[in-house]
Parts: sequence; C-alpha cells; structure tokens
Amino acid sequence: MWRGSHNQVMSLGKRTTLSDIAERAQTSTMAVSVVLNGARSNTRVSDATRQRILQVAAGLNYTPNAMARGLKRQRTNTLGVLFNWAGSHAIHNLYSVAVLDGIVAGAATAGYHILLYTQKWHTAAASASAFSDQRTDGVVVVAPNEQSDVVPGLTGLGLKVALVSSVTPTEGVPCLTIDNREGVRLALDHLWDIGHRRIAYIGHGWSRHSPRERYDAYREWIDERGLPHRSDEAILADLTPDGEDAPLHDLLTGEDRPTAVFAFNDDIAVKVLEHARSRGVSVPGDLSVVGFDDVLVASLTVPKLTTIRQPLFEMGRQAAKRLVARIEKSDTDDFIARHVLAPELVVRESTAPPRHEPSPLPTP
Amino acid sequence: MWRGSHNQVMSLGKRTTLSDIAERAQTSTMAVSVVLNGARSNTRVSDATRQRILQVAAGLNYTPNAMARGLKRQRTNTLGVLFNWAGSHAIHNLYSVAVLDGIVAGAATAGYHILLYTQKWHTAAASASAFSDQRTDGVVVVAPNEQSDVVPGLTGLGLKVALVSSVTPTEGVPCLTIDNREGVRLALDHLWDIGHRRIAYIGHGWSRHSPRERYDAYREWIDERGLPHRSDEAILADLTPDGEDAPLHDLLTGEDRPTAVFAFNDDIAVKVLEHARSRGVSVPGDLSVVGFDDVLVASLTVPKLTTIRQPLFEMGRQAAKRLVARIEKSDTDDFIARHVLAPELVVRESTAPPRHEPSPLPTP
DNA sequence: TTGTTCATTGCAAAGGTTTTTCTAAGGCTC
DNA sequence: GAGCCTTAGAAAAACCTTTGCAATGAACAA
Repeated sequence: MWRGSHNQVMSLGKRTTLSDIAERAQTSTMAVSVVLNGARSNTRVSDATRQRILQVAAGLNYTPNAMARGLKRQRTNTLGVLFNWAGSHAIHNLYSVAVLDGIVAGAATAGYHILLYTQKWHTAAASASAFSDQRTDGVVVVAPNEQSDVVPGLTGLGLKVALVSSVTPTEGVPCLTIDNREGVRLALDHLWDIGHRRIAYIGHGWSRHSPRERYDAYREWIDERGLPHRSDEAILADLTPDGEDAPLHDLLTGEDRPTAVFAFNDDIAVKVLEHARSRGVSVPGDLSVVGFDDVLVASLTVPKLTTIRQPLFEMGRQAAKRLVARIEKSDTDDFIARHVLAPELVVRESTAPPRHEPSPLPTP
Repeated sequence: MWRGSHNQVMSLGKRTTLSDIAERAQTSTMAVSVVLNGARSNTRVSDATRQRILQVAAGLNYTPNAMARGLKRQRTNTLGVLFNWAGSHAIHNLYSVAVLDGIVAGAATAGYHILLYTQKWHTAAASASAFSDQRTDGVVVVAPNEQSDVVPGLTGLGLKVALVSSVTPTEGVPCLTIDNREGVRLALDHLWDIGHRRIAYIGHGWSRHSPRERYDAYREWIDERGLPHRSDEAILADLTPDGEDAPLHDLLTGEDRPTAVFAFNDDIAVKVLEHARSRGVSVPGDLSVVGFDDVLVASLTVPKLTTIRQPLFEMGRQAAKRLVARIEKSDTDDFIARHVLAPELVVRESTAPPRHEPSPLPTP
C-alpha cells in the first residue's frame, strides 16, 4: 500500500478524488480517469503510467463520486420506484413487497440501484416534475391510481417509465400485468369443476382497473354458464377488522347462500376466512373460498388458501429489466409495450366440492 | 405562463436549467439560484427581478438537477439502506419489510429519499468503500451480520451510519434495538403465570447476536426459577418446510414433552404451529406456543399467535430520524448511541394454562 | 534534412448548481 | 461636491468527472 508522507489523515478527512491520485502518481486526472474506467476516450496511456496509477489507486481505495459522474455522464445507474402511499406507509401490503423485491432483484442483476422516492404523488401531475431531477435514469410506477395523471405527466417530461399492474394509457411505456380475465376464469372454472353453482363475488372499490376487470370477468363467466345473477352477488366489502360486516354476514348465512366465494384478492379472502370461522361456517365444508394474488400469507392461513397466483416477484423483476433495456438502448427497436403474464391456479385447502344439501346452519 | 418564441420543444428536449431561466428573465444564473432557494448567499436581488424570475420559473416548471446540486452542496438528502441479502431476495422476510417501511416513513418526514444499494456486502470490508460514493448522506444497516466487518469499514470511511438490531461495535453509531432479555422474560413470565413449568426453547443459528442473547436469557430465567435444564431444551431447528423435522417431532411427542414452547421468532413459531397441527397436537390445548417479533402473520395464524412485539416500524423510523439528526448537526451534542426500545407481550390465542395431566398422545 | 506518423499526455471545456468575491451605481452625510 | 455606505447584480471559482482536441516528442520514411 502506497502511503504519502503526511496523508495519514486522508482516510477520515476528505474523500480521495481523481486529482489526489493524479498528484501522487505524477500525472493528470484524465489519465487516471481513463485508466480506472474502461477507456472510451481516445486518450491513451502508456503501460508505465497505467501501472503507477493502478498501484496508487489501490492504496487509496478510491470510489468515484457518483454525483460528479452522474452529472457528467447524464446517467446514474439508478431506478426510481413510485408507490401508492397508504397513510404513512409506503410499502403497506404484501403485494407491494413482492413487487419491490422483484424490482430490486432485476435492478441488481443489471447493476442498478433503487431509489425510493418518499414524496406522495397521487395528488396531481404538477408533482411529476419532482421525479425528473436527474437522480434516476427511469422510474417504475407500481399500481398507479388511474384517476391520477402522474404517468402521462412523467412521460411528458421525457422520463422513462415502466408500469406494474396498470392499463397503459400512453404509448411506449412497458407495462407488466397479468391476464385478469384468465385468472378469474381459472378460479371460477375450478369451482365449477368441483361442483359449485352458487358462487358469489366479494370485492371493493371500483375506482381502479383490476377490480373492474375482475368483476366484469366474473359477470361474463356467470352469463356464459347460464347461471342466474344473484342479488347479493357482489359485496363491496369495507371489511372492518374482525368486525360486524352486515352484508357479509347476510351473504354467508342467508337462506340462498352461496356454496363458494371468489374474493378479489387474498387480503379479502383472509377476512372472509376469519369471518366464517367466527360465525361457525366451516371452510371448505360449508363454503369454498378462492383468493387472488397468492401473497405470502395465502399459504399460512387455516385452511390454506386456494388462490390465483400472480407472479409478483417476476413482474417486478421484468419491469426493472425492461426499463433498463429501454434506458440503455436509445431506440425502441423491438419494443413491446404490454407484457401480460399468465396467472396460475394454486389449489390448497380452502376449496372442496359443495355438500349436496346445504347443511343446517350452526346456531351462533 | 411565459413562453419563448421557439421553445415549444423545450418540454421534451432538454431539461430546463438555471441558465435557461436566467436567459429568459434577463438576469444571471446566480440571481435565479438565490431566488429559487432560500438564499444563504449575500447576493441580493431586487423585488422586480425576483418577481420576474419567479414568473419565468413557474412557466418552465424547473426542477433542480439533483446531481449538480449534490455535487456542489455535498449533500444529497438521501439515506442509503443496506440489507442482508438472502439469495436473490433483498427484502426476504417480514421483519425487513416492517423495518424498511419505518425507515421510509422516517426519511419521508425529514424530506429524505431512500436508496437501496443492490450490492451484496456481507463479503468483506473491501466492499464498504462502494457505499461511500457521494450518493447518500448516511446509511442505515439493518441487522448486520456480526461476523462481517462492514460497519467498522463504513465508519472508518467517515460515513454516517445507523444500525437496526445489532450490538454496537463502534462508538458514535446510533443503534436501534430492543431489550431481548426483557422480551424473553415477558414471554416466559407469561407462561409461568398461567402455570407452565416445562418450557422448551426452539431457535437456530447462534452466529448472530440476538439468538445468542435470547437463548442466554432463557437459560438464565430457567436457573432463576430453579427449574431443571432439559436435555432437549434447545432445538436448533433447520425447520424444513412442512417436512420431517425429527428433533422437533421428538420434542413434541416425547414422554416428558414440554407443555409450552418459546420460539426464537414468529417464523419458527408458525412452523411449530404447522408441525403441531399435522401431528394432531392441539394448540393451545396440548401445547402453548409463544413467538417473537409480532410480524404481520402473527395475527393471521390459527390459533392467533401469542408473541413478543418488537416495534419494528418504530425502530426503522427512529433509525432514520437519528441518522438525519446526526447528518444535519455537524456535532455530536447530546448524542446517545444505544436506543433500547421496550418489547411488549401480545397475548393472543396460542397460549393457555397447561392441562393438569398430560393428555394421552393422539395416535398419528 | 524535412515532413509524416504515431504514441503519449496534458489542456480545457462541459455538466448544473452554489457561494464567495467584486464591481458599479445610486443615495446619503458633512 | 467628496467620501462612504448600501444595494443590485455579475463574474468567477468550486464541486469532481469525462472526453474532444491539441500539443509534444520520438521514430521513421522520403
């Protein structure tokens, strides 16, 4: 290790820069820069000075200043991620966690870091400009609220964007999603195959795209099979934590109650399970339950939840990968905007053939 | 909105810079800089030009270039986060999720962003220098492996560091942790109070600090109460996913089997629950189970898990907060290194008084 | 000897912002 | 009317890296 005479303080005082190295190696900063990066320049360096530089650099453990480099290169090797905030929680559900995990993995293999913007952005497109600081080379937006015009706002600023779980409003923005209709179909076909004919849908909030799409697919399927529409077929559950949800209660205990329930997602399915247990309704004996997402908890419930698996990790990973590709190739060669991944039925323990006659209701 | 003559392309060509604004406002870039930030400079600007600048800036929706600003200010308003990677998953357990969520929240209130470094760092201190690019103002290290010398490596480089869940090896590094001994005590006292005398410990891997500390606390408590040490008191379970874990099987079905089990964390406790169910051991009837962490799934198991709550979100939030304080105050005024938060007993459904006589074993 | 080629390396500019220093001008006091 | 203070704003330096270009010098061919 090469040491200067009065440089003991070096390590904790100033960071070492290119010119520090240059000074000690008796050369200029550009030579050092060229040697320490793969030289894209037409500046060439003799072997003698190259060795000298490498030796000095090794002794000083130099790390390039990412700010200066980013400023010069107009490239930061960093991907931004935008979440929908829920209160003070950015990563408030297991869905986001799985996607983020995938994004991180995808970015990691491409040598990119991840920046979590901590600003809340659902407000207006006015806030979009905040993300076009030059901190990131592109942004992954996870499940954007469609009411919001953030995505057009971002692309309008010339920002590279990739989406996870969203319809694509703007051209040229890769969007990772699954086939919701197919997922619903898988779930309902499964229930049909094991004998269910009275199947209810439980969901919430029509404001977003996927709830609408899944509910539409459900109704379509019901029509296809020639089943009657139930008056209570769709519950917009604001399911209170283990509380008194009257519509849900009615649904599960009514005279013409369904033998199976398809829930918009696993969170809701879990609540249905809890509700059923507290009401003495046995799952899957009296009621079959299918969820959607196959989030981490789905395999931990009792009974384990049958659900439609979204490859969330993979979606995040691919979103990162596509975004990087878009950043690094300046042009949109073989660019496909919409990547629809296949959902998958995961049969666990919460579904079974219905009892032939509705069992007598347990007295609560 | 002020528009120049040939600037329609502005929005999607180049980003607007200070000098763009200066040019249009007929002034210099420094004046613009001074107006658009809280002026710390002694450059002063008349009201007339100030208005002119503000007007032009509003029209061009200017966003400062974070790279340039960071380079100049030597401050990025960004906090780095370092996780222990497990395979390709950075945020592989609910523990990390809760902490990260807290870090993000804490950073957000302080106006900081979060950078997730995607490099794996457990290898050596040599990789520590990679985190002293000037990208972040400080780094939160979550549950560092103590074998690794990364933390000393980081601080040695003059980097500001905060730790979550770690012993503090170096001076001047804030460390957010809980009182493990107290947590163990809470759990065991609870079991004692409801009548348990044969209590086993299930954990794994002594390589990290907290397993050691909790196990030590367990043994100490056993001694204090004058209870005999069990030969099988500590199972180092490499619990295979719903598989054949022989030691665990022996423990749960042996002649002198414990009436209660204290698990190192919730993940293990959940596996014990699964194991018990598949063996026909009823919880809490035949066996009480206590976990540790109170991670999200703890309230979703059947029966719901009694556990020791770690305020993980709060730990993350405080780590971010302390780190920011340390960054913004140059000096270590009233600096306290170690912040020990209080664990809390959360009694749910997995604990109950033991049956007076051991119930006959169910035939598997 | 003179002109040409080639390798080596330093100069300088650029990237956008912040801050210190400095100038110019106007207004005030005596 | 001269000196001085205040104000407004510009020039320039700095932060650190990257890269086009020029300069230097040596070897080499004519």
